[in-house]
Amino acid sequence: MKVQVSSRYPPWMATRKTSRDARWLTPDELETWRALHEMVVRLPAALGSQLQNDSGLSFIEYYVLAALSDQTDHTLRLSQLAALANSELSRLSHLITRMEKRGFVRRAPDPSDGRFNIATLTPSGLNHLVEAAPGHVAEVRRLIFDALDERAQHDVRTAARAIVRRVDEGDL
Amino acid sequence: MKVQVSSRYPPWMATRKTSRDARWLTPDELETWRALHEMVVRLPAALGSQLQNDSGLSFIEYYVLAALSDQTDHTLRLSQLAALANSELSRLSHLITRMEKRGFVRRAPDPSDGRFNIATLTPSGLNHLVEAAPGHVAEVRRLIFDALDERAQHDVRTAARAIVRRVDEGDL
DNA sequence: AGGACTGACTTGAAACTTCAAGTACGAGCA
DNA sequence: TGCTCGTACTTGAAGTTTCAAGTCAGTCCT
Repeated sequence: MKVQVSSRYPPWMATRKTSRDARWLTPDELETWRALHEMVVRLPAALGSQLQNDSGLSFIEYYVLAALSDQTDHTLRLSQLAALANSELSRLSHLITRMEKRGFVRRAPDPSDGRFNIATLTPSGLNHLVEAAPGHVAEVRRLIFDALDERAQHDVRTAARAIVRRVDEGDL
Repeated sequence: MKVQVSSRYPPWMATRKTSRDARWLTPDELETWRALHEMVVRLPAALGSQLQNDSGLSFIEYYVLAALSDQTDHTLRLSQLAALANSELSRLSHLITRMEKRGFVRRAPDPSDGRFNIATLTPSGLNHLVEAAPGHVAEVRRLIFDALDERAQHDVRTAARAIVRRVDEGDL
């Protein structure tokens, strides 16, 4: 049974609608925002649940392992990892603690500068990543690349970058 | 300081690369996926933090209030709310419990069918939403609509819908 | 009528994230 | 040399989400 959602302004919006800096969205923008919103919520949920079911890894855990495996020495500073995983440092620190307990990474102070801490991928962590990767990649392909032709893929990339640039401008 | 990430196949991928159903991503696809991934993580984080700072609401709480306010009787079944908020029922139930404590919604059994429960927006909840909306909408506009011209907006909408359709196909 | 069954929701515990301090190292400087 | 400062990280508590049962109302079947 379908729930009705309006594309018109709710009554309580009426008075704001014309005010200078609180411009409401046009019906067309609203539609776009709804589509984007749903994608932004459901795509990570779908990818995360494939990973969780098939490999016992969360989305972010997978990308932490992937980022480490990308380095020739399988090592990164926690702060670098946090940036690559789009995560805050505190969250990452807890996460590394848990992954350390599972034997996927090791933590050590950076020998060249004691302020930093580095995480290193263990063989077992690499192995787990290697097992998880094909299934994850297949899901990325199925959900994204099979759904979009080349032009659409290009458009999405450009748009995503434009939005991220705006987000970056926000937190100076 | 920039961390180097490769756009080539990691060594451990080599043997899988040509195998039938575990096709790795092309460098071009990888770039697109990275851009989309970052957007998908950071856009909700940015919107959520604006809402949290300015109105003490999380992203999902805002959209629960918004969905309720969209109904003429300011009422929805929990399962409908869960679907509209792209959330699982259990999460929504906990969330409604907390919002009930804050006085934003009320919970009651559906008089017409005791299996359902309905949530109703309180005046205080509506008021909170009305206060929060302009700031949130302004942020949506800044991050998305100011960043994309009309064609790009249209492309994004189409692509987002195509991806969501795929996600839907996944969980039959 | 009665019994199995389904779908909607609740609940509690465990896992995870966020928030607010706190600690520690090194840089810059008196 | 010792002081102050900033940055990187850790930690614990509080808040939130997920997971696995459990409850309960109506439906279907006999």
